[in-house]
Amino acid sequence: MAEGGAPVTMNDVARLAGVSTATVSRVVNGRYGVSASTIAQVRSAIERLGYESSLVATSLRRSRTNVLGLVTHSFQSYTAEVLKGVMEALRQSGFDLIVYANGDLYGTYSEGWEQRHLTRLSGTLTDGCIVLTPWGEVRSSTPVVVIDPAKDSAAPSVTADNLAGATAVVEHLLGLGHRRIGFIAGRSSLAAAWAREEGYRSALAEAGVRVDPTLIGRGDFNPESAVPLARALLDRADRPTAVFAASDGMALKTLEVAKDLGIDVPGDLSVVGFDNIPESALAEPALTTVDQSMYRLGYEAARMLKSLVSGEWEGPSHIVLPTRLVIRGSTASPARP
Amino acid sequence: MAEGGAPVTMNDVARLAGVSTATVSRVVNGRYGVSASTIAQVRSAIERLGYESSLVATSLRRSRTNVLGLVTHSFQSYTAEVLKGVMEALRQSGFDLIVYANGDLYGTYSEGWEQRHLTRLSGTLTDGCIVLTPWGEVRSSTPVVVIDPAKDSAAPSVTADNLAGATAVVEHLLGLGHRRIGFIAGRSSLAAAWAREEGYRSALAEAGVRVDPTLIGRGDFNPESAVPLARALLDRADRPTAVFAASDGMALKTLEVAKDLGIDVPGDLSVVGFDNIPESALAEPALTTVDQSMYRLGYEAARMLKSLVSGEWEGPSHIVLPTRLVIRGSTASPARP
DNA sequence: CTGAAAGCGCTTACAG
DNA sequence: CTGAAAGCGCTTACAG
Repeated sequence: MAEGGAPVTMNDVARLAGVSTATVSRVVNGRYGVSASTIAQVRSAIERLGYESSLVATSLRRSRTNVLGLVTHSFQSYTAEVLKGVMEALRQSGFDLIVYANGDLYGTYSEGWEQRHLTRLSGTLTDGCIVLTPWGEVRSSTPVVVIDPAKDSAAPSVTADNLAGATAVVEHLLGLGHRRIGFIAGRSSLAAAWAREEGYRSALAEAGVRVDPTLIGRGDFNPESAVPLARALLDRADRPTAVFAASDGMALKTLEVAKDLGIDVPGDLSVVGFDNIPESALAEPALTTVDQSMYRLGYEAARMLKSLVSGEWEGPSHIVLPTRLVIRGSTASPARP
Repeated sequence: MAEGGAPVTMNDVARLAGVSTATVSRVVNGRYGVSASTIAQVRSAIERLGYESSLVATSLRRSRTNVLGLVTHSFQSYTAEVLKGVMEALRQSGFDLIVYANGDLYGTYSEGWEQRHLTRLSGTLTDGCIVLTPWGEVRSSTPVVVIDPAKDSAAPSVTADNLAGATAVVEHLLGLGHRRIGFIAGRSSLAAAWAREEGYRSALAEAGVRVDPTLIGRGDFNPESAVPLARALLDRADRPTAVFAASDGMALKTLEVAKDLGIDVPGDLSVVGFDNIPESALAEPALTTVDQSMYRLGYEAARMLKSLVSGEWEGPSHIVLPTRLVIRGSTASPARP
């Protein structure tokens, strides 16, 4: 690394080329009305100094930056999947991507992070933003697309068909013969958590199975939150024969709790998750879950944001993507008593 | 989303609070020398307007932003692992993270992307940057740490012990009885590619096995680049009994080619990769590979960058992290002819 | 075809 | 304790 001292500014280039910064700016941005010889001089000065325009200064002055933002509070496996989809959609679109993450990995991040980051970026840096699983409603002076929005959020959003996914899970368990099915819910401020619980309740009701409130634990999607809930569910004499956790992270913890208690999965207990994170396929036994293609969520959100920024979006402002039940080794018929 | 019109500026706050922007700035940044009543007025105006300072404007004016950057050209699985490690190291450090990625997913990205992005960010936005697998040497006016540097790069870097990892692979294969071992190399501009090939060569030499140049294919780490190379290697009558590919992506493609050709792995052919990406454990058969903990690479790079930015780094400027051979189902003793 | 000047939203000496 | 002014690195009317 050449410890380059101060960065090279447009002023340095102007001085070396013997022109004004206005002219350098014109050359850098390919504007018309600069003589060929001046262009050559400026180009050579730029080359010699290794000049590159400052993203910050440019974006402060210009309205359009051709940079899209994505705001997240952490990098989990699903974040990576989302990012892959976003990048694919942005490929050769002329947009670069900036991901902004705050210094807190999980758990203790302050409420409202999404709004703070969004505002700080969208002032001038980005032309629009994707926000991943915010706590609440978001507002912005530039277009926003939310992936996995808060309950009752009006912002344009992309989300999986959580209701259908959860319904499929419960129907799968019912089909195997389960009747006492526990549920570990996610953070209720998220629309996804609400829809998954609704799917659980309605599928049971549909089958004429009474919803037993004592079989529902209130988690928050954080894997750790599931530990005491799973323990409470599995410790009781009349424990459920199956547990449906509203996320894979919580389901995997449930698997651990079952192991601790000496309960065999799937022999004595079926466990199902939601998300289909890579770890789920590797679990022992492999986890039955619902795939919601985070990749596609990212892809569609970026596609929508691009159009929104260009002012040419025609579609609906809430996109719902299909989910798919993935049956693996953690579910089986309940043991006959 | 409240379509907020123009973003709220410090000027708006100043006007509403009936003070100058200088005073607002002092309140926002918690500087001393503002009367309690003024603070209260400004705070209430901020609250009322939902003001958040512009990252861009602040960073243009200030020397320090408490934002660290990471420059990458794509999001692959390993990128996500690196990011997790980086975030863990930055946790509660007071630094936020900005990841900058250009709009090209793989393959066709223009050479020199890393330098362009680095310069654009480090002018003022970030206090320092991590650069992921650059094509060449990088220079910057602020501290830089390179993960997986280019060959002969002098910049501070964090890298896996590729030499030891590759050596372990070849020793494993030799131990199984293999003597004709093919190699699919990575992009030679990267130090990692060079070291992996060196490990391959020296381990063979060490065991008194002649290095057959026709058994070496020149890939570039891009999975697709391995397809014709693997085919050439496996199509010949005197094909190798084992192939060591310098990345998991290329090894997985080799597995596919073998399948196409009706060659049984590991019965007729052993295949080994390098990286240990999640997909490798899921392959059929599961891939023997070298784990280089991208998580730790990210963690250590961020730790180093933090200290470098604070001017308190004492350690070596090139960190080499241990690798670990992971033996799975894709390797076995060669069939006796 | 080119430059001087204003201004994007902030922060920071400098006065008062 | 507070404000007017300069300036961070750019871009864009406005003159010439």
